[in-house]
Amino acid sequence: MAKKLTPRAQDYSKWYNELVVSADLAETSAVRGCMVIKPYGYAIWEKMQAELDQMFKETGHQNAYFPLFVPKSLFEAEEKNAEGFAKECAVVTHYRLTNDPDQPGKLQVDPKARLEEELVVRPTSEAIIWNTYKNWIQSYRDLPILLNQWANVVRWEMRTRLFLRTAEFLWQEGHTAHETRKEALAEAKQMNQVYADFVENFMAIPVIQGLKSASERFAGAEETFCIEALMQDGKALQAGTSHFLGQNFAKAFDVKYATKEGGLEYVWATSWGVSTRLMGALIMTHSDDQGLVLPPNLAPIQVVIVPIYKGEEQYAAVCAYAEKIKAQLLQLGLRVKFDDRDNFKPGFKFNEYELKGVPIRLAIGPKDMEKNQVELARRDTKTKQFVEINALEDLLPKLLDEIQQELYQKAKNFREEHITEVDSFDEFKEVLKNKGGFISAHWDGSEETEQKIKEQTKATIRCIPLNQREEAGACVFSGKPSSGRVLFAKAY
RNA sequence: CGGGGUGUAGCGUAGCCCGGUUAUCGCGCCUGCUUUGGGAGCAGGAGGUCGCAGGUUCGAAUCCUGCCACCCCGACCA
Repeated sequence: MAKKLTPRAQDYSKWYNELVVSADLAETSAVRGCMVIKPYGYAIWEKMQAELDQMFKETGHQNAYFPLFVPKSLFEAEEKNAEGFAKECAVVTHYRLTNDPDQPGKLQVDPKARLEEELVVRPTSEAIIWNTYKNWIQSYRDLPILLNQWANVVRWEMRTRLFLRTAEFLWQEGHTAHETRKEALAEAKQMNQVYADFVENFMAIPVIQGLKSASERFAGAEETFCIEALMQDGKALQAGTSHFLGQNFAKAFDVKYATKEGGLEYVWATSWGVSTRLMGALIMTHSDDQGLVLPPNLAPIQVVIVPIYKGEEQYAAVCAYAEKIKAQLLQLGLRVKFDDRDNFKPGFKFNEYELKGVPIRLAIGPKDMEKNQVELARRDTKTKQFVEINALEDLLPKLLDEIQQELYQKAKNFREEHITEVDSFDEFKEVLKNKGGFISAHWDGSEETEQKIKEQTKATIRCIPLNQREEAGACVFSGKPSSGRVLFAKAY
């Protein structure tokens, strides 16, 4: 049930967790590091899925599904990928339980039921998919393969956090195979652009598109494109990645195709994914101390109608009136809820829907009925106004659109205010400590420098922006020459 | 895995240092009445292996030992 939030800026983590729980999105599960996504939270995820899925289809992709289990021998085939994920793999070693002879009523893992080969629970599906693609690809006529899978994956992280880093999470992973390097690279860039469009237009979260530095790159990729978002507490969040895998997986799984000219070539690959982590981004970007703030595109309920009345007679009259308005708004394609529960007072409901981030609230009482009006309240600005019933049909769609735009603009303004150019390491540390956000600074391109900065400040290179300006400068740490600025930040 | 902290009703907690009636309070839940334009009021009621196991003691939520779980900070990561 809704409870008052007591957020404090310095206690952001608590604010976030309370927000998630009290807005009824998700809760910690009895299973270590896992989460239960509640219906209201899942409805948001479904909206995201639907939109993304459509965008994937529009760019020529199809959905498919591959197994949850990856035989260890397949998993280890691409060395770098295996090495990168080895430390966080859940592994199935047995296939049966049996009664425990020492403890009646208890079960034990049957020692006789050990698998000959262990099965890795997928932390990502490149291995199992490329092992399958091997059988699907013989000729250039079989290419490209443009597939996406909606799935759950498991990464046994040491520390977990609702939505941002759970042991099991939901995501989509695209896996494509192409004839040429150029084509695959274009695909990786394209999908990063799709992600950027989705997150900005649909979730109202501004992102910076960029390239990962070598050390932050996906294990097994030649190049990792990413979208980076900035949260309200000044920390960055990687919101999605798209990888150009080169021929690494094709070579590991021996996937070659006959070219038109009669040659035999390794296939070029990409993979790309976004996860339920995006919901964490949503919460941390828009929400305030009163609770969740949802962009209208994602809100499971866009408009909630709260009746106000005294006694049964008024209740019946207001309900009839409200139902009519609800029907009208449903006709417009809006997601509307009329909350006719009689066991909660209006004030309680107001707070509840604010906590849940419903963009628009309409309150209707006897006084409004007399005047043919409703009281309209905006969740994002907390402003109220009276609106003629007849004007609702025109107003609401426009207003929802306006809220969507304004949420984006507000987040973008915040983001712009929190990109700071610095030219000395002292300044770097000062900004990081007192202001947070992205720091735009020159970097000499070496992993060593990157590592030292990380050790001393906990800030990492979030990305090398795709729109990086050419600008001669000196590395903020080593003083060595640099040709452009990269973005540093503390990250989730 | 290192450092710190916490486990008491569905949730949040007091009590623990200094052992002693029937384990505190709030929220929520149930029943009834009154309420309903910003988180309702009153009355009555239900709900507990005090994380688990052992030990000390006439007596343990309280002291001791071991274990488990969770949270925070590191290392790791989307």
